[in-house]
Amino acid sequence: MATNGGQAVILRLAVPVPLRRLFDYLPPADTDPAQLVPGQRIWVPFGGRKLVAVLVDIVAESPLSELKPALELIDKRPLFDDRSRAFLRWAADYYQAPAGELYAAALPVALRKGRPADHWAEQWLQLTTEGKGLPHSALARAPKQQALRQLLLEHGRHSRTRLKELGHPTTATRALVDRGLAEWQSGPTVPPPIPAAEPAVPPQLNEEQQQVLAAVPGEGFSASLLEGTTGSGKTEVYLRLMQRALDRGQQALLLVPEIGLTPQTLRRIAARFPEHTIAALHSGLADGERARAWLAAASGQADIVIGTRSAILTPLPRPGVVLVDEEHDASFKQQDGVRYSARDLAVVLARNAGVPVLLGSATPSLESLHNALSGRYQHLRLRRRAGDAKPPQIHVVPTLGQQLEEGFAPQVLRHIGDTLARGEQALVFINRRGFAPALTCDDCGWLADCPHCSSKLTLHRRQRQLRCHHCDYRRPLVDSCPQCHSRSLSALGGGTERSEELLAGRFADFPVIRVDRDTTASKQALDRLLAPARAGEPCLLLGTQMLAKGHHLPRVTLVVIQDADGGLFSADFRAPERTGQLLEQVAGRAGRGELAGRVLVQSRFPEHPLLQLLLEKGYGAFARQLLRERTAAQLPPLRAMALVRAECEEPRWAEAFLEEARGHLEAMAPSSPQIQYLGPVPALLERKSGRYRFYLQVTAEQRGQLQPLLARLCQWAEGNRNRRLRWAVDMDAQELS
DNA sequence: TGGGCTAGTAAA
DNA sequence: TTACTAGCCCAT
Repeated sequence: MATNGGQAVILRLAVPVPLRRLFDYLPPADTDPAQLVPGQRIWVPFGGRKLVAVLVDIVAESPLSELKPALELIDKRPLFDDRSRAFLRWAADYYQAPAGELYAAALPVALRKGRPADHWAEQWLQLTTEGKGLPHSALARAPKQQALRQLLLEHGRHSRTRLKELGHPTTATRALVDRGLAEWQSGPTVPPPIPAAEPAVPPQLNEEQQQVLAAVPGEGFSASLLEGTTGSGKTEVYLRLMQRALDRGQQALLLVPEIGLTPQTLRRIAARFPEHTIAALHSGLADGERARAWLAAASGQADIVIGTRSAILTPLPRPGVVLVDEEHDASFKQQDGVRYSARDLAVVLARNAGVPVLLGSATPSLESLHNALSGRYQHLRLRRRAGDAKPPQIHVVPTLGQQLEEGFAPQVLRHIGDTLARGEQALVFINRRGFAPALTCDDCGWLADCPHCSSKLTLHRRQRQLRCHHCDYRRPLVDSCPQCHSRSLSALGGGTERSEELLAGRFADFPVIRVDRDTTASKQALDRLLAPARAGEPCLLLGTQMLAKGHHLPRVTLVVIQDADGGLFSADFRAPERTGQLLEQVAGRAGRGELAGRVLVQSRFPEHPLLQLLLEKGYGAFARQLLRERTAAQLPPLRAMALVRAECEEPRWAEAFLEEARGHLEAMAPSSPQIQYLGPVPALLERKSGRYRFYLQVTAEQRGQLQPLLARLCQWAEGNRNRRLRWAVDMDAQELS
């Protein structure tokens, strides 16, 4: 048995399997126990397999008598420091997730597969003692070498990547190395380079921005919500807070929504901090690039870390500030696997590290707004638009009883035409892609529905296909009814493709640019599509919510929302909140430059009180009203909520499982004002990909009351023997669908 | 008799 | 989750 100072050495490991426990192993046969440090990866035999586990603890005793030895230590230095491991353990407990799965989620794919970290080690050039001591005149006849030596003398070692960026010829480096004046050394990983940009000078802050910055304490934990109108300069506040952390030699972490991490954003930040190393973590990276960015962040080599949801799980050795942009965005909540909220974890991380966290949005989530209004978070506001931009005028266009043309009221089309004629740009928002959301037979009433989901197939006319947007089932378009063979089929409702057809015909003199998932297969495609709009040419943009987020298009003066009603009558209690956020974000696209903006909102129910409130008083008043309604209905964020989900091809099994789960929960904590149960009820999309889905809703006055209950429930559920049935606990669930 | 299937169980 | 085993059916 391996010992260290006479004590047995037993490794407690997080193994990537869906089991909520840790596993004990003996150290690998040929490994000196002194080399073992928590946070390292290690190969282990597991069942008949070989897996990459993470060492979380070294203990002297195990409840098991027979332990297998681990196979091989992968890392010399730990990838996860103490704070990161404590954070991941907290998250695993809070979200009822297996520790192994959380570590797997935290690691980039290449490292998850066991690739050694030094595979991405960077070569660093540094002067030798001889090189440092050289008299200045020695390289007089080799100016390139002289310049290189001067750089290394003044700023220390440089990575190969950076030297290339700075334009030092490889001949000069080779010459210095050959003369023994400099040497290459293997060192920390460097992130993939960010596209270069001209260094930018920070703009003047307006008074509001200065007040906001003054209100965020420089050190110690503090949580703030920054509620700032579109175009009010939130990004500048983020940049200043990043600067503060960098000035102290700390790292800045910025979380952005999935579609928010555009090359523009990166370039803007790179332009602002040319002296600092930036690691960008997002899904667009190849495995190797992602590993490099992650290692640069985790080693402390990167000063700035920008990333989407999973970036919150990256260990940072010296965090200084945590920023969450568009904090209301749904992409911060993972919808499968470990169902964590990166926004909520950002606050936990900041608290653990004792640093400030700032959540920013023009349309804050009700969760954050509640925390701000109740004093848990500091509430900061930016009400003025930067520069001279004025808030857009908003008009409702009632559509009931109107003669519509493919879903557009005549005066709306007239306004679009006028806008284009003036040489300005118009943006039409339609939250549905494809040609039409349903296809039906006029003679027998047949509807094309998905064979795997409880949903209708969407007609994509260009591709001559019927597609399910929930499971991606596709079939060729039929020209006659499969039931009665009638050739009279109608497309019901409209989507982006249908509107594009109408608008392209109507405004043939102008480019009509459709932006949705079907036209933007890649990130570059979006940039390419938007190029004419950025250039300022008159054009008509139409698309889904992809158009709503973040793009700065100063020549857009008219925004049309084709149908505002969608989210007002949904069974999901969060639907009005999401609709309000979306409408406000879309409307915010109007009039961002010097030109005044106008927003036309088509609705069948112009009298709807929530819609009225949103359009007349804005999102702030709307959200506060929703919060009052949530209070009255005892719904989140006033109560903590978790869902126990189950899905199965056989609906009765899923329902029975949840009935039993409810029984167990009620035996531990009977229904009371503190703990309440609802269900099992079918999910809003009851059948998806061939499985029937149900959930059981548990709410509590305090989130802490849920944890012990759910932990016991998971213990019971892990004993579930039905392999066809899938179950999950979704803490702070965001979707009832 | 053995190949191929399913259901059940263990994983340190 | 994966990997294995025991038990079963049925074709050879």
